Amino acid sequence: MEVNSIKINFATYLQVGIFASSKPNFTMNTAQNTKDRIIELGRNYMQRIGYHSFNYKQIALELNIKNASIHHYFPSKEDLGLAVIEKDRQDFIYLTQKVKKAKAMDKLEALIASYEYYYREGKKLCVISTFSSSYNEITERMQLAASQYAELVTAWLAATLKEGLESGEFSFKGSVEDLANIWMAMMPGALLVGRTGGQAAFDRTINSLRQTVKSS
Amino acid sequence: MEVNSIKINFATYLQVGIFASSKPNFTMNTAQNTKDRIIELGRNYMQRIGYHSFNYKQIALELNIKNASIHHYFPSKEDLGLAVIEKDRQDFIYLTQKVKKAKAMDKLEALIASYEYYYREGKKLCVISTFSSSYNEITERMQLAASQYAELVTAWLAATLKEGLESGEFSFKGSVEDLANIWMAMMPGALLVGRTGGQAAFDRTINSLRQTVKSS
DNA sequence: TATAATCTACCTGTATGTAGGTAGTTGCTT
DNA sequence: AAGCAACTACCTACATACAGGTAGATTATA
Repeated sequence: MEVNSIKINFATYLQVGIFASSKPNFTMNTAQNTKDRIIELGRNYMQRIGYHSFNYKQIALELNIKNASIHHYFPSKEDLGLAVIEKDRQDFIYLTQKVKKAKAMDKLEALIASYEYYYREGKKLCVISTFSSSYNEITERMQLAASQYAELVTAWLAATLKEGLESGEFSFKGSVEDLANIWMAMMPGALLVGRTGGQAAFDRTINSLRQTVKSS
Repeated sequence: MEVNSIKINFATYLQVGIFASSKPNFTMNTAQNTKDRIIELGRNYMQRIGYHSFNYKQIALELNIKNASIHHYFPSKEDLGLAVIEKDRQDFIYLTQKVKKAKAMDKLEALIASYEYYYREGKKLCVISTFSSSYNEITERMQLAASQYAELVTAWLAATLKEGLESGEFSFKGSVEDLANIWMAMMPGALLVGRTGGQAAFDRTINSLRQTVKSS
């Protein structure tokens, strides 16, 4: 009993350590149980090394559980892939709620901050581009989930751009939809460019992106 | 003797078929021997499904040779990866030579044409973004080769943008280097966006990219 | 005691890579 | 020009490693 309670406390301590070094994408880390922790670590690995290069063993080692235990929560890898996409989508929705009353530029900056975080924390890709990169070799359900999530972000971007345009905060030529597309392409593109070109290339690209809403 | 000559003719016939269905990236297909054909098919697969998902067996089947024969030409997968990057770099150089005397916009259109070809032929990524996607799980030599190749393209873009700006063909704000960075991010970004968003999303992104050199 | 969480111990498939061999060609030497 | 060496382009067969996944037992918890 005592041994067990010590074990549990130590595990809890470890979890805190894990959380501290693997911050969430958009929001505070809410992983408390093993299942959430698996999703969190899975997302991390997928963004770093891709859906296919990631494997259960890596997570099992970090959580001090066995491979088979992960299958208990996620019978197939696809299940975990879908859970990661869904978690990221929820976190994105949470972010948009949090900045609902902020200025349009601050909304965009909140999204940019996520991407800057991705880059700094191990040159990660965002979840959408992670699955886009592997698009031709993932199941249809994952393709669909990724596409729907991408559409959600695109719609939010368009709405935010429209808002800033109508309030006079932004000024740009071309349609709101076109600029939303540019952001959708350039944000993951900046992460890719940052991988080969380093921090400076990443920063320049993000700064150029910011300029697109300022009388361009 | 006769049997052999028939065999050879049949093999030659097959090769023609293979070439017809796997066009090159920037230039005419020059693959004549097995080694070049392996590079060509390898590049194709890598752009479609990524460096790690691609495997020797797929090529072996298509070329009607055995797995081990590919190791004869490329002892390790890294060797083939490096050969693919180098081949693509050479093809890019060939493309730039071909359009050396063209107008700046035509130069950019030549590059765009490659990307439209990638998208239409199986939603491929470009070689640089293929290796960027797997950047954290490829060898240092491949990282370096990809980075150097990316730098080459960036420099060519900057030179071309400068050329068009000075001739009055283009008009844009911001520095030539910044716009080169935008192109470097948006072209692969368009391919990623096209995977989740389909042809329309890809086309819109590419069209937006074209607008960046026209009084933006 | 029922259920959840986790374990041990497997199986299957497959990818990279190696060892060693063969048939045919090219090139060198006398 | 004959004969041998060396090379090219493959082959068969195997070694190694590891990933995804399953079955059934065990332990902890409500």
